[in-house]
Amino acid sequence: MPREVTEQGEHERERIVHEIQTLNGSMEEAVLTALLQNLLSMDLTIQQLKVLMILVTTEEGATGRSLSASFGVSMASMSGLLDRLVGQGVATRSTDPHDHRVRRVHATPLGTSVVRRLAVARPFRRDILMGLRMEDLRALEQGFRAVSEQISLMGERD
Amino acid sequence: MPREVTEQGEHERERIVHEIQTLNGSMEEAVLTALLQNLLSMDLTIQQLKVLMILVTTEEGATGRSLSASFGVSMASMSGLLDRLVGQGVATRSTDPHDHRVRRVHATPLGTSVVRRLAVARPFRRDILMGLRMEDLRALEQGFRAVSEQISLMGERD
DNA sequence: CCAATACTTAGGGCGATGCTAACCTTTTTG
DNA sequence: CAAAAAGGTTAGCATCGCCCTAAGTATTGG
Repeated sequence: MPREVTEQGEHERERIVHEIQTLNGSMEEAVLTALLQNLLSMDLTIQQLKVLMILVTTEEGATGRSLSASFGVSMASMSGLLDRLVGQGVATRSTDPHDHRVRRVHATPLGTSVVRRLAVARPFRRDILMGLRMEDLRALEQGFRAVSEQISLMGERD
Repeated sequence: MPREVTEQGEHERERIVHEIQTLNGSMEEAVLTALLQNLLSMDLTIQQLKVLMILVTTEEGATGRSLSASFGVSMASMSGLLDRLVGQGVATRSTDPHDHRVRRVHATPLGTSVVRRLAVARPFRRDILMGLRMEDLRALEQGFRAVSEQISLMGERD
């Protein structure tokens, strides 16, 4: 690859990346408003939300031991917190088939939906997308597909 | 515009919109993980976060009266809550120049950044964008620009 | 000047979170 | 197989944030 072309390409890339991030930032207010609406309608404490988010992303079910360890609190505290999550209908406890001392804690469908509402990138709502010109829509699809692939390539680290 | 072309276009549109939303959804786990990281590093209660989000989006500074009204709590409660926000360095109080009874409450730069970190649509991070092929990057830019315009057209309702 | 307004402070109730200690059940180990 | 270890729950207690009412202070406006 000729050097000149590469350098020129990198300049162009920098410009576009910057542009996309600026655009992304300008959508922020809409995103913030939606996030606020979701938070306002929720009745969970921050700690409960944190634990619930872990439950949602833990397919096999988290254990009380692992949760208390990763949050740096006693088993007793975590037990009480889980009681409250179960009481609100966003989590369930079941006995681990391989070790009857262990309880596996899962998010319920309700719990999953509560958390997902917070996480979805909201600018790309159906009604907004439906209003786009076809060529813009196709371009967006191509871009999304590429970002999606890139994320799986990169192992999703932060 | 010929009817046949329109109908065909609408089918295509439906397909692409659905595809984009699916892709968007599949990025959800990465989004959730990032959101969780941000929440974990924060030390605000849900109520404090809600109020802080309002402060961040209120350019002129909110008043205690308006905040207590919109949250349905007494002035006294809001006063205490604001004390805690100020104590954490995420908000400031100043006297309204036009009415010395009124305090204008603003988010500090720290408070703004705390909230913004929660709201930014996280899949479009610089490192991910920098790894895309130029044609995908250009397509994404076009799509973003279109969505951004569409959002301002539509008044950002949810 | 006096009522209304904006806010703060004081005192008290309630719920969530945290702890330790004691206990039960199940698994592992010597 | 008995004893130790491990996972979890319960009880009792402390702390903190949030919420209230009541009683202030300061400022505004009729």
